[in-house]
Amino acid sequence: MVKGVQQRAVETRDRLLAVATALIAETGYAGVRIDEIVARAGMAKGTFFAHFKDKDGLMDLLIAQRIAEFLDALEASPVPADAADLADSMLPLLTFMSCERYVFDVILRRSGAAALAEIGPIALMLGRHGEIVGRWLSRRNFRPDVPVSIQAEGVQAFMMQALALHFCALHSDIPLSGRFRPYMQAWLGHPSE
Amino acid sequence: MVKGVQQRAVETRDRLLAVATALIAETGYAGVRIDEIVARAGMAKGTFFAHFKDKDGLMDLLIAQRIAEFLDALEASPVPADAADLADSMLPLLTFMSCERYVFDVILRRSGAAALAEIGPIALMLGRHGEIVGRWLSRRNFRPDVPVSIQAEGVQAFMMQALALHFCALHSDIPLSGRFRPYMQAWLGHPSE
DNA sequence: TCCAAAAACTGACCATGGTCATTAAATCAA
DNA sequence: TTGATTTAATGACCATGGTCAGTTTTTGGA
Repeated sequence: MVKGVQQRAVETRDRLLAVATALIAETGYAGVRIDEIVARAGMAKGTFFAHFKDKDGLMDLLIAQRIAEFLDALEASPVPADAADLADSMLPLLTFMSCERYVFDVILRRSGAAALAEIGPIALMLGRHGEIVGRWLSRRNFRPDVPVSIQAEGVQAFMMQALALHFCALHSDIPLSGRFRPYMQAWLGHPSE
Repeated sequence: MVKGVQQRAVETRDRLLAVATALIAETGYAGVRIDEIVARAGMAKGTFFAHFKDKDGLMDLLIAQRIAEFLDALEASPVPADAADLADSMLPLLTFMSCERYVFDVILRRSGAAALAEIGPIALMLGRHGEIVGRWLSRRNFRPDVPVSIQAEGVQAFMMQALALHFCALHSDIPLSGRFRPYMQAWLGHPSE
């Protein structure tokens, strides 16, 4: 049976993704080498770059897939009752983002682009995250004196800071929650108490 | 005349730094190639790596030098009167950090280490920045309901977010100040107005 | 002055991400 | 069926960061 030309390309791409996923399980995101991917897939190196712009282009996709799962869970969960609750709901995603320094790097490096057409999967995911948090804050507004959009981006600012501290910190025994919750609470918590 | 052995090493290192500085002026931080540095310095490649751990190790130093200049200016300036004033005082440093994506990457990548002995120059600079801001906030406490240390780290969180937005943003025409001031004001501003 | 140890330097070599001219396969119109 | 055209795949090759066993220079003591 002769495969359609498009079908052939789809299968090649899927195989590269599958092999890469398996390799990530073995060696982590950073440890994956393109030479190893194409060797296991039985392809030439050039084929990889015909399907993905570069190594990060692949990681982009695979990381965005994982993030999407966390966002699905977030969207399905109830509106948080207070700032601490909101902070806790971010922890699964935050924990994934902290699983490897390389993952954090890719998220930062690839999280946006100049033209709309170039928006990467990760940027879309983070945009969706902002929308979910914004929707929550609209329904349960902790700080009426601050615009909801700024509150929502503030949540992301502290997530980013928690990650930066996690990877750059002198005390790596501090849990992520300890680097995130207090700021979130001070930010959205009870400003006039 | 015979040079002292240490003197010889110091001269080699200084020459590498000087050549690198000149190259940065020509091609930017990211465009500097190690092969070019050692070629212009008339040295072997191995010599470079005898003096610096890796390429980022060099950039670490040169970027930290620039940051130190901004912190000197910050330390010499008066305690800001309000949150907007505080935000504005951060702009020169923020602008330098945003001069090149690579600079931001190096700052993130190298801004800390597991062991005290490995603390890089940039980590020290950012630590000093936190101290300066903390000192300001101790003298002019905008939000008594939030611990000063958390206020100070909050300032850094929003600087980091402004940088991330700057490099990842869809609208690159937004000035850095517009990505920083509103958050700073909402954060430290007038929470109970 | 001479020599062994320490410090500095060398450059061939490696690892890995990425390119591109070429070849093979699939498609479609005549 | 066939030949031109488009799409997919190839792999030799390149760029650049980084390594390390070996060489040269400096030092300090006998």
